[in-house]
Amino acid sequence: MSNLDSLSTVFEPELIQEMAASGSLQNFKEGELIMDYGKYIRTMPIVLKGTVKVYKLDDNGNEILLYYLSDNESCSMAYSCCLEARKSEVKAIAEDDVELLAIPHNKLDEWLCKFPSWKNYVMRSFNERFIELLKSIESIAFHKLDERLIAYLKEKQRLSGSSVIKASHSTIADELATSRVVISRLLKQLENEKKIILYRNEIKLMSGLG
Amino acid sequence: MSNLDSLSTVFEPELIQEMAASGSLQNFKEGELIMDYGKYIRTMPIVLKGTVKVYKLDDNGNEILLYYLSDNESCSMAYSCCLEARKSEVKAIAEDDVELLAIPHNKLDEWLCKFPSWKNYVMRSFNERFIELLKSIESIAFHKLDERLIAYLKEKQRLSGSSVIKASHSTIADELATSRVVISRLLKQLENEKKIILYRNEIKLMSGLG
DNA sequence: ATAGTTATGTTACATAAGTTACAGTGTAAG
DNA sequence: CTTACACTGTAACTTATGTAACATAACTAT
Repeated sequence: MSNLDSLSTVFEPELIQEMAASGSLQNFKEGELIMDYGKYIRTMPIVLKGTVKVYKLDDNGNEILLYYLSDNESCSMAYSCCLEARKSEVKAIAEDDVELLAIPHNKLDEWLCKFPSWKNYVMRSFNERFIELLKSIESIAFHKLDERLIAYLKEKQRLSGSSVIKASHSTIADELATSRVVISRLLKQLENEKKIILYRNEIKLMSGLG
Repeated sequence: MSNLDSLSTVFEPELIQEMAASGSLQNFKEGELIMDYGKYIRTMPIVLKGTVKVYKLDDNGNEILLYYLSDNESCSMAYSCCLEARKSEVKAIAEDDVELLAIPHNKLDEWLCKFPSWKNYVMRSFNERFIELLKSIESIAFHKLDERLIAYLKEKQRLSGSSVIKASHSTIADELATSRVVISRLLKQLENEKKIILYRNEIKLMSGLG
């Protein structure tokens, strides 16, 4: 299964064989819902292509973006959830066209002892997610919205490889858990500082952004 | 080793035997530093007695309280850190007198395949820490300081079992990543609402807190 | 082209939170 | 006792962010 080629840098050939045999390839189009709050998780996804946005919802219906998953990354929360047949605390949406490999839960356990590379991968994933969550906390707790907005734009740039961000102000507002007016205000300010140029549904990042 | 009795509800006897053999019991007095930023982690701690506070530091020297660890709980970040000989991203301080069992890193791996109860414990720990971090994010992102302060006081009450919280305003301010004046203001407001009574270094929680 | 919808710009105002400054009060040490 | 220090109370002010209301521009479908 040629789509699994990119995994060969991470896992030994026998494991990739097993993955091809028991995992299932899934495709999602841009904007499609991959995982929703409260759903039971029965497989652990590994992102092969594209980018996945992971959100958290609170009791009052507010949503906030936690982190992105891209090539060869995986959501460890899915892992521990599906080992215990727990419901999802998060929502996942395809940022662009996404291909992922879904590993059935019974294999997760089995491979843990059988393949050291799998165990290492899982542990590294846990650690990466922890670090991402810590970064989220740091960002929300210690940085003001203008700094968070700049970080957000740069992250989008990094993931897409393009310095033109395609997003509306209200989408950005949702992902940063604030209101559209506030984002428009801050973006206009950044434009006045020549750090970005605003178009409809597009934001061009200039070198001055930092 | 009688101190390990409380673990018998979680682990099978043979594992507890191994724990007693290879783990080391450590004691910390109230306020003592258990783990600091940037230190290498070589053992995974399981809290047997007392409560541990876990903090995160950001680039600008700001600290924020992430969560508490109490009986039989463990910091999964330590786990994934020490599997990869990574430096600590967090700091841990003894909230009161603490006894913990430190498991050397080489055993972590070994037990994972050997003892199902250990694997389940580790996975459950990962999940609990994720949920705690998500709660932190929710709290910081969506709740105003007065609500967070109330939640903080109630958590202290739950952990200590007493409705009299021993803490100065500036300690609380540090743990919620704000300033002393702000906390004093909010506490005074809660006192006016008859929800608490303020003393020097002590706060008495009334039933009206909710 | 027209109407409806979505995106953006902008003003005015409300509120939460951060900041500075200072006074008073309890506690500990000498 | 008195000196020093940590803790608390409060006032005045600034700033960041949230909210409501409205205008205009751009895009979509008929």
